[in-house]
Amino acid sequence: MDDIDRMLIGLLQEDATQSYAALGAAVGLSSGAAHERVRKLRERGVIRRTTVDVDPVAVGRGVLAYVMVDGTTWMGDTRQALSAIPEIEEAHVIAGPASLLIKVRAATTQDLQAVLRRLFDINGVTRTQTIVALETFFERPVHIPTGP
Amino acid sequence: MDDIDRMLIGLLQEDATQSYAALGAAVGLSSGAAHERVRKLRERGVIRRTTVDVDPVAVGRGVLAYVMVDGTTWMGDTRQALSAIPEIEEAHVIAGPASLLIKVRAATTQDLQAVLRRLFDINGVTRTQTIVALETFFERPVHIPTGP
DNA sequence: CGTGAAATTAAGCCCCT
DNA sequence: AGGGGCTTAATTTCACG
Repeated sequence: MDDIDRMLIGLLQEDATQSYAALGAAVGLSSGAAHERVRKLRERGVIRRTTVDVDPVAVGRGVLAYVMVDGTTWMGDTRQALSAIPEIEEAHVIAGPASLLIKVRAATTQDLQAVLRRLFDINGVTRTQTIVALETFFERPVHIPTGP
Repeated sequence: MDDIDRMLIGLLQEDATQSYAALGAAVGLSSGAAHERVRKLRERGVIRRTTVDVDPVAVGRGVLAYVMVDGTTWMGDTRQALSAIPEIEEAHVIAGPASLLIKVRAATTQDLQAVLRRLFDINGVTRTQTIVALETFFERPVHIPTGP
């Protein structure tokens, strides 16, 4: 994992449709060498997958909220219970004023309310605090640090 | 934007490297028709870009935190000031117990501390509350609702 | 559907150890 | 000597009009 690998990752984050020839030219390598490096980055799991970035509003998920969830003991299947709610995009165990933090994208505020109700159906959940996003300044990929 | 479009988006989210022939086969269309639909989805901005999903730990961003930022009046350049901090992955204006919510990925807790210091250098910032993620259950793309 | 570009694999070279 | 990484080149697949 050297600087060239990091550059390749950065370039792919910006546009994963470009050819290996273009990638190679950008980092001073041949098409074949660039291809091989990217293949290894995928193999090692540094690059998890190639995907598309979708506009949430265009697919009917215009309401963004973060919900802090308080609870007692989590059952082993808490993760699955959260995962089963499609509006939940992220779920983290946190240190701080609650037990879990989840990111929710809902169609409407009514849909958000439905998600909150489903949360209370999960065993152990006692309270939720919801933070609604009014405006998103930016959402961007993980920044790749440059240097040794 | 019909169910086939939504299916195509879902398939591309899972794996954007597959061929249009494979995409077409999965939704019951010819390669050319699938290609044309995806082209239009890109054109309309439903698909914003094709990118790679990177393991944060592998690129030296193993510490995840959310920071709620309190402040007085935001200067017009608050967005730029936040954007200039590479560790910040998201920034939202929120309704709730603070003014802004930002998502931070740092190399170490010391790096996180450095980010917090930089936040206080932004004009108007009066207080921060940091929530550190101990474990991430999942982080996944926007779910595409099926049906009309 | 054909044409041309790009992915992918293979073969050989160089450098560094 | 050996191995990793590069270039070049050949083959096949796919994008795209």
